Amino acid sequence: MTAKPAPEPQQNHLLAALPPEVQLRLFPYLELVPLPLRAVLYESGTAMRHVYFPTDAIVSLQYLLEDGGSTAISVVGNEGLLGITLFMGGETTPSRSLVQSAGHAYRLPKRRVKEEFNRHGRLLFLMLRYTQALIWQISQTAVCNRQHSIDQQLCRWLLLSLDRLPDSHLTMTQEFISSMLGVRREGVTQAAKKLQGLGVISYSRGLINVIDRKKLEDLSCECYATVKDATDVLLDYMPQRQVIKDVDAIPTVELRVAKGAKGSGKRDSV
Amino acid sequence: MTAKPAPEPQQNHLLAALPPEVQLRLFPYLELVPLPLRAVLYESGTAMRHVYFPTDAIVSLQYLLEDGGSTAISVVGNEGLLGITLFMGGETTPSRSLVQSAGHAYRLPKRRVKEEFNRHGRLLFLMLRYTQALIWQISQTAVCNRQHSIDQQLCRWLLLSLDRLPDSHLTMTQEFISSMLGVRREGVTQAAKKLQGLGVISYSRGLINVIDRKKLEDLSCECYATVKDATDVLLDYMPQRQVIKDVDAIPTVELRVAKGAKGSGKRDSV
DNA sequence: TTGGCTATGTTGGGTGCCGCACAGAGCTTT
DNA sequence: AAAGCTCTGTGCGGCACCCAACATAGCCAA
Repeated sequence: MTAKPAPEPQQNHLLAALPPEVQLRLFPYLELVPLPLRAVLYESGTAMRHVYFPTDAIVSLQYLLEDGGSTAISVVGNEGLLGITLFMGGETTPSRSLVQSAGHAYRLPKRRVKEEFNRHGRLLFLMLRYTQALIWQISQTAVCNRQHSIDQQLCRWLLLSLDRLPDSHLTMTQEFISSMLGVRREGVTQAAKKLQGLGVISYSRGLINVIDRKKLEDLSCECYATVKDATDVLLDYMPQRQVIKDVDAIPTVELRVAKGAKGSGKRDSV
Repeated sequence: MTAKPAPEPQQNHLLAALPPEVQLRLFPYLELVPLPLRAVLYESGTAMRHVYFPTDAIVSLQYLLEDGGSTAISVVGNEGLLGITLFMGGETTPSRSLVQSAGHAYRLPKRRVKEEFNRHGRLLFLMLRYTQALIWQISQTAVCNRQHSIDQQLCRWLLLSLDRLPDSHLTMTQEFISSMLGVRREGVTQAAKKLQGLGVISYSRGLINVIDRKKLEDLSCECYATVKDATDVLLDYMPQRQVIKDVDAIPTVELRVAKGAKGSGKRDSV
């Protein structure tokens, strides 16, 4: 392997979407931190001191129960940020932020977040919109947990991770996946074996290789596509189709909803 | 029954928590709307034109799936508001707002919400904090859906509704509850019968009377109490205990975190 | 090579929930 | 009173998933 260059802040979509003057103001305060596998950014219930913008890491929000059970409620990569409570209010979250794929993040101290919040500028706009996307994902997870099979949910999970990685190699054991989906490891084994039998993935000892992404999408429940589409719309800063006439609507905040940027369309999916 | 007086805006906790000058500015634009049982405030995916502040109604956020399945992801009463996407960004939500207990709400037109948002004042602060509480509730629902039995979830659901009602009489059929929990009606029948056998509730044809609230709480999973505690902390505008030294933390926005109001402690739970 | 560790595969039995089909029971309408 | 509707109760077969226990297979270290 060649030595990798240090990641740029712009690898995070939110940071990249900031106007140049905001970048100039903020970037000096960004601190690059490595996020090793299994690192915990915040333990649930503890105070947060930074907002994290992943560049090439994937972090899961994992909700822990008193009896030791756990379930992941969302996945965050370079499309988002961690630590929304720092600008939403409250100071803690119910969930634990667990690094599921090693990499890096830039982090911004609480104080700077607060300052930017009070400026009421583009970063606030972006953070709120991302939060909206996050709510969407968590909601969909709630429904998915109720309605869909382990097989489907495994597909969804793999796709969520895949979208946030540069290649199609996932580093996670079945044991780990089971703790994310909140099911037994044996259940994941069964589901994974099916997928391997169908030629969709191959895996061995914590390394999963996705061979046929298309088929994976077909086997997944609607939850993956729904969230992806919604997130794309929200984070491409495009108004929803059916209310396009209401473009001038909400957070006016420096609003210049990108009509021109419309051609960019949906983000490439991996 | 005596004729009920029209509800006051202050019956909604968020509106009540606004400083007098903000109330003076906003209340003229509030419109009282009756919310009959089963009314739909927003269909999923449609544009919103108002933010709703319930006074004595209960509204559920119900998530619909392509195959007709559905699951409720949260319950909103006079502690909250509906239409968070109007200030978060985006314009639509994935969920449908369904009136689960008839009553009223005050609503504020999109334009006024936007104005208040740009003022960056107390209402924004409150709306964001409530959103944070909502995220907590949705997250807990996601975990609960995965981990807990129908029996436990029925208890949780009844308690969530109870907290938002003036008395202990719920108007909802088992059929309705099943569509909220995303389970079969028969499953609810079984669970409800158990509760009735234990003397916790009595019911008949869409009328449920909670006899022993304490026992209901005991039979519920932790999810109810967790969310309630978190919401109380968030919406009483008190910092979390363990980070009390960081009071000056976040949304400075007119921040005057109620150290003095500390004595009020937790909100009475019905 | 041997043993230890981690990851995956397999089993057998149990259960919670589903799907369906239908039966009774309480209001309402005429 | 009879019909009609809504709400609730019940029984049966089936399956997905759980629980516990154990078997194998790849990797590593001594």
